[in-house]
Amino acid sequence: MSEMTIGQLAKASGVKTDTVRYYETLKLIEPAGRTSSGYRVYDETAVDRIAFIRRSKSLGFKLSEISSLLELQTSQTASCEDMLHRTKAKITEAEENIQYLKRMRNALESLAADCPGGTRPLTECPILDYLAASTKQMNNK
Amino acid sequence: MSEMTIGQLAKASGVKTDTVRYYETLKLIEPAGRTSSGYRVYDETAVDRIAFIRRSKSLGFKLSEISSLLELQTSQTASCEDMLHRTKAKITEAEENIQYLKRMRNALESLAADCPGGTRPLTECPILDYLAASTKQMNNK
DNA sequence: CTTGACCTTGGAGTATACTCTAAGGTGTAC
DNA sequence: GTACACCTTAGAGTATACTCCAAGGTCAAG
Repeated sequence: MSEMTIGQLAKASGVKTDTVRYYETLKLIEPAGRTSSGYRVYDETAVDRIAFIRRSKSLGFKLSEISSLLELQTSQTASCEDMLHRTKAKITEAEENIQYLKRMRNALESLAADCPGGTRPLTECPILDYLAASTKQMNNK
Repeated sequence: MSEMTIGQLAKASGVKTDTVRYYETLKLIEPAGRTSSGYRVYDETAVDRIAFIRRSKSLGFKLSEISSLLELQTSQTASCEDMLHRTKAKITEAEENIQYLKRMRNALESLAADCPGGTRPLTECPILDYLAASTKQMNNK
């Protein structure tokens, strides 16, 4: 199956036809040609292309970045360094998000630890107390 | 300053007037009343309300969840358990996101570790190799 | 009485990645 | 020759949280 319709490409790639067309609007992929009736025709390299996009996405690259990655791939002048640089930047980004989420989780956990739960009325709930703490008169326990 | 305009509330709360109006469309806050000319009038409890929203947001609650939190606050029947439950669910959510990001970061780091960088041509870049690996004929090094 | 800061509304724009709909043409099997 | 699956386009909708814009009314100072 070296020539395919958009539906066959989509099935082979695990995405929807809509998604393929959407990627086309972003210039991430282009059909090899069209049939006389206007149907898009893809060759097997299109499957690889979608796979590239999916792998990049799973590493946290957004579509606009993937677009740049694809350009890099066909660039004559690009070096390993360019790719490494993008990878490191993405690592930093992930790391920052992890730290951010950890701070959040820790704050939530310390609130949860203070809360007895059960049928206690909310008026005595330390979590809600924290959220509702008045700026002028803190009810510091 | 027990009575304020939207601009004064915004300044006191550290948000924009647009944001206050936006929160109003989501029923997160309502002005205490209106002047004869139609200006929104807020009292000091509005400042606390925005503070509540901001604290909740910093813990990772989205506005729709904060809406529910605010209802909880005024509920007669709600108990500590309800608040604790939401808190624990949010902890789980944060934890899942952390794990997801860690997997991503680890994958990126192992790719980066394999890449020599420098002016090597991209045709020999292991990161790009991984991304572009053909589904049918993997070039497994 | 005019300037400038502030207020009003409704609606559009931003960013991200799709996803769906409508209205209609195409291709193939029976 | 008629179902039925599949294709086309343009455009709207989804989710999230704002943010900005236009056109116009209001308020306080000097």
